[in-house]
Parts: sequence; structure tokens; C-alpha cells
Amino acid sequence: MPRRTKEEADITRQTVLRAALAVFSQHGYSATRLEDIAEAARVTRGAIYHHFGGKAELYTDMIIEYSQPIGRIIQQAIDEGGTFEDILKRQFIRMCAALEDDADLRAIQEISVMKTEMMPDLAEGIARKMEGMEHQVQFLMEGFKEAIACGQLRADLDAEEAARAYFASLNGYMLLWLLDQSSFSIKKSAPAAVDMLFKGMLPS
Amino acid sequence: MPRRTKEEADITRQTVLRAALAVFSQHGYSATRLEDIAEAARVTRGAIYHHFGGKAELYTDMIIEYSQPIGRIIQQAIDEGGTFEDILKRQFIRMCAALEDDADLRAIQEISVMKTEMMPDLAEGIARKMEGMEHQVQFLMEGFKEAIACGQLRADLDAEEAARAYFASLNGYMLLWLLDQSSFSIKKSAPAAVDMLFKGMLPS
DNA sequence: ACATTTACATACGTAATAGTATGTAAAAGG
DNA sequence: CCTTTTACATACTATTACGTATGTAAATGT
Repeated sequence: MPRRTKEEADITRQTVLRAALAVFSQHGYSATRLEDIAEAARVTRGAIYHHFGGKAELYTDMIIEYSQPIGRIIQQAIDEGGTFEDILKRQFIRMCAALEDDADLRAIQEISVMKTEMMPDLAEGIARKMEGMEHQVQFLMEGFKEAIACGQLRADLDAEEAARAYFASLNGYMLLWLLDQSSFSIKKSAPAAVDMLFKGMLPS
Repeated sequence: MPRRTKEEADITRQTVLRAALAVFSQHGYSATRLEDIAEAARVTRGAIYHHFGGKAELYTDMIIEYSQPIGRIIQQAIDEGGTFEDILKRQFIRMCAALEDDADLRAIQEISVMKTEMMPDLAEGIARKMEGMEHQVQFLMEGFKEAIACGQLRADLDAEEAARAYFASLNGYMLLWLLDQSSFSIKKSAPAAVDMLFKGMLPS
């Protein structure tokens, strides 16, 4: 086989990343061998070691690559404006819908929630996710503080508690669905779920 | 070393189980070697293979052993009676408190949520947990149905949705805390959290 | 008491897999 | 056009850790 051009090389890199997504999501991090991924990507382990430092680095790069859509969904929901409640409802509903519609996003979530242990090797990849989470919680806290001050939400609400409650609900909800995806349609149920959450937060 | 009596053997079994809890919770399932556990338990791998079938079986037995307190908390909250709301609030608060107070329970949750991948080996242990979950969701759905019918909760509430919302909130909340245990005290926050959840479910 | 089983420890074999070193042919660069 | 570097493939090495086989001394059964 001839040597590939720079553009072709980038394609194989993407191919490996995609193969990693597929195989990691199927077998979990520890149980997948680099050769499984190589096979799925139609390359050899040599190619993987050329493009990535090793198993852990490949994992981290994959997480970064395929986690981007999440940030975009979150951001777009903000950009579309409206009240804080509107934004959070959009984020909730869009995240749930994307989880059911977008196989890549589903795979990434399955991998990071159910298919990888927190071990030293993956420290960096995990740290990334944690950062994203903390950032999100921070955003929530500030938003809640304002919304409460503006009278958009119940005056006796604690912003910190509310932020955690929202975050916990969303993540718990997604996790519940991921564990048994046939038990219900998260895409259809999401609007009712957020709605229920907010009815307790709104001023009576 | 002399051979141990039957009672002593049971003690070593317990010792191994406890060591497994400690080591698994620290390094995760895949990354811990049987020898690490043996070392922590002050025995050899021989002892482990004598008492358990192997790594996966030890894991399963450990999960079963240390998951029992969870069931007891859930059940006791039921036995103490009161309205359905009372029961759920107690369950929520007690689970959160136990998570912070009881190192064993915390370790088991950390292991099953963050420190083990779903892989074929652990199918049985995971299936156990899933069964417990489904049982819990079933209980919730029936309870919500009754409570809604009795007028204890908002009439326009969907029992299935409500059950999922409660379950998702509790699990999401515990997960959030487990990920960063220093960020807040789940034991102190839990009452406010359930309260917030229910204010949206109560009839206005 | 003697035979048998139990509760482990020790020692061994072995399969798997990660990382690395080397090979190679073709692009990139001048 | 010639050199260098890139983009992989191939081959090798080394370790890790699981399972198992074997050993043994004392407890348990009769």
C-alpha cells in the first residue's frame, strides 16, 4: 500500500476516532484492545500509534472530538434567548432529543457514563468532562441567582440548590434512559419532565 | 500457618470481601488485580480462589453483600408509614444521608456508578442492580398512581413520568455529589432538594 | 484413632496485549 | 531530481495477571 497524502492521513485519523467510538461504546474502555479498533478502522495498530500516543490518549481525543456537539447544543439554547427558564427548558429538551436521535452523542454518553472506569490513565479525559460540568453548574448558579432576583422564579428558592436540582434531574434522567432505552422515549417525555421540574420552582 | 476453623474461614471470607470493597473502590474493577485485594486482606490469591470463583464472582458477591443496606433503608422508609410523599421524602433523605455517613455504602455506589464498566463478565452483578432498580421504579409507579388518585398529588400528574422524575432526581443528585464530594453536603441539602421536587407535584 | 476434607499457600503455565523498534514507499520540500 | 520526512505496516519484546495444579497442615467426621 502506498503512503497517504496529508489529507488522506487526516481522514484515517477521523476513521480511527470513529472506530474508537464504536468499539469503546460496545465493549467498554478496558475490554477493547487497540487491535479491535484498528480492525474496525481497517488499519493496523501502527497507524493508531502514529496518530495517537496510545490507548488513553486515543480515548481522550475521542471524548474531546465527540463531546463538542454537547457544548453546541448548550450554547445554542442560550443564544436563542428568552427567559432563563426558556433557556433551561430548551437545553433539557434538546439534550434529551439529541440523545435519542444522534447515535454519536448517545455513544459518547454511554461510554463516559457506563463504559469507562475512572482510572489514572484517563485522568485527563475525565478532568475535561468534569471541567465542562463545573462550568455548566457555574452558569446555572448565576442564572438562577438572577432569575430569582428578577422574580421569575420562587423568591424562597436557593440558587445553589436549584442549580444542583436541575443538573441532577437532567443527568439522572438521561442516565435512566441510557440504562434501558426501550423503557420509554426520552425525546417524547422530556418536555413533560422539565415542565414538572419547573412547576415547583415558579412562584405560585 | 495452621489451617483455620470454619468460623475463622468465614472471617477471612468477610475480610476478602471488605478488602475487595476498598481496592475496587479505589482503583476500579479492571485496574485492580486479585493480588492487590489479597494483599489488602493479608491473604494470598489462593484464598480468594478458594472462597470465590474468580474476579467476576468476587465482584458480584461483594456487590450483593454491600448492597443490602440500600434495600433496608428503602424498606424501612416504607415500614414507617405515612403518606406516599412522606415515604419518598424519607427514602430520599435517608439515602443521601447514608451516602455521606456510611463509607461502605458510599464505596459500593462509587464502584457501581463510576468504577466499573458494563462488560460481559459482570453481567450477573449488573443484572442484580438493574433488577433492584426496576423493582424500585415499579413500586414508585404504583405509589404515584394511588397518590394521584387519592388527591395527595396534583391530578394532572402522570404517574409514570413522576416515578421517573423522582428516581432520576435521586440518582442524579447522588451521582453529582459522588463526583465532587467536597462541593456540598448532600446530607444537609437533601431535605431541601426533595422538598423542591415535591412542591411541583403537590396540588396547588 | 484414623481417614477425609477443608482452608488455605505456593508454584507454574500461559494467553493476551501494550509498547517499541524497525522497515518501507511515497509525498513534501527545496 | 534529490533529500527528507511522513504515514503507515510488520515484527519483536516484555510484562502483566489470570487461572490452575499441587502441596500441606490442621480441623472435622466417624
